[in-house]
Amino acid sequence: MAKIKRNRNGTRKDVIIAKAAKLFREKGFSATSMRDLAEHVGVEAASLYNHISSKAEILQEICFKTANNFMSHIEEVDATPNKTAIEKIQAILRFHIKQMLDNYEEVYVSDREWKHLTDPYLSNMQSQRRAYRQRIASVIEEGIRKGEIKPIDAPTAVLIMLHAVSGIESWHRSKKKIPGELLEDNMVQILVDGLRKQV
Amino acid sequence: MAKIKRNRNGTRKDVIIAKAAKLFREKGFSATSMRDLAEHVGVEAASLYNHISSKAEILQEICFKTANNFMSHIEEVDATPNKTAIEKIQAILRFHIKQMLDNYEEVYVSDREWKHLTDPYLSNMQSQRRAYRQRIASVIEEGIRKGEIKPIDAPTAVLIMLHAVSGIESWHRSKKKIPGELLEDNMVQILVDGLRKQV
DNA sequence: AAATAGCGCTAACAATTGTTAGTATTTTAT
DNA sequence: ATAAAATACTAACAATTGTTAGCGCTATTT
Repeated sequence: MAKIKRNRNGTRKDVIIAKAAKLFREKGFSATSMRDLAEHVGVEAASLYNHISSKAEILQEICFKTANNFMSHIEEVDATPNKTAIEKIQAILRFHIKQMLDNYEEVYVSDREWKHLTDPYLSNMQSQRRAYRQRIASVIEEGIRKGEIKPIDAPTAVLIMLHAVSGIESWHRSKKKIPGELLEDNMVQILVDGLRKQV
Repeated sequence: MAKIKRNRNGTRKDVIIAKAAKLFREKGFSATSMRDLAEHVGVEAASLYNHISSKAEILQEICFKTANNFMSHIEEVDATPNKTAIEKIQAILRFHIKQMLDNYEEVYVSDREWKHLTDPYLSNMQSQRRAYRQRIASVIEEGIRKGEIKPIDAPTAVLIMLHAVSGIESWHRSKKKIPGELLEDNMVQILVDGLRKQV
């Protein structure tokens, strides 16, 4: 069998991970076998192990790459001066939506399949997710204090935001897609107008 | 080993399905083995087959019971006269939240694991889910026509609503839970105020 | 009391799982 | 051209998978 074709700027490991992300999204981590993955990569199962050390490692790479991605972004947003809480929330929301549109497979997988990580990665991911939600909640609470946002329960608002965005998977599968920008505007409008205090 | 203890008004099959729902939620359908399930039921794996015919059947029962539950409710809501679109949306939302709180395991599982159904159940479930979303979208479009709801993309709104509600899983796991009613009010407020036209 | 049905057990099955060892082949570096 | 490094292959492994067969105990019905 021929070698794994790698694109420019990408290792063969990257190819494997990308294919794995697609399969993990479609069938779930547990229901995806290494022989399954190998077939889609165009190689025998054993050959995969020249590039990765285990099935678990693939999930780890997907999850932590994505998590770090989101974490760096929120740190950046939070550090930007002269931004209202509403603006910060909008920036976070738009980033989530954009990530979901651009890196669909990996974002989706890391959101739904991280439970199949094993310790110590599992605990690590759990606290990373907790910390991330906490940061958003803090922005919302800041907005409430400043009178920009209605006095609602901040964790509930975070929960709604994050899960609403993850719903883009349905949109992705939908036949009659609306354009990406329109989707983004609609989501931000619906969610943020629910947050904004009505004066 | 002793027999499976069944509660009043419940068959032994019901006990198995309830335990399975819990495990399917925690570990996913594929990652849950029949021996795993048997252990939690307090019986050997083979004994399960005196009550169910296959692992697949368990998932089918969970998914279709839940789906029918939601479908009957929306039909009921839709048939109620003298209800504004906003009121209908609120009723649907509150029902979802209540179901999520009362039948957590089964609702969660049927939402996240239905992909592991096999045909013909898979196709059946797919069209049932599509039909359900379509009904909600129709209510929203009705609301838009009547001027109750902002002119947003109805499928997007449905997507946000349904996924926001499914986020209650996070709440379920949360240490510092706010009371169920408060959660419900917060969610409905945030989501519906985002929908309601500002006059 | 006898017959029947319900339900548990052990043992086993074929298939599939992730992974390793050892070897051959192809690419890269010298 | 030769040596070295990558990377593919085949074959096999032990463990786990869902499920069935067959047997025996126990509760229910006759």
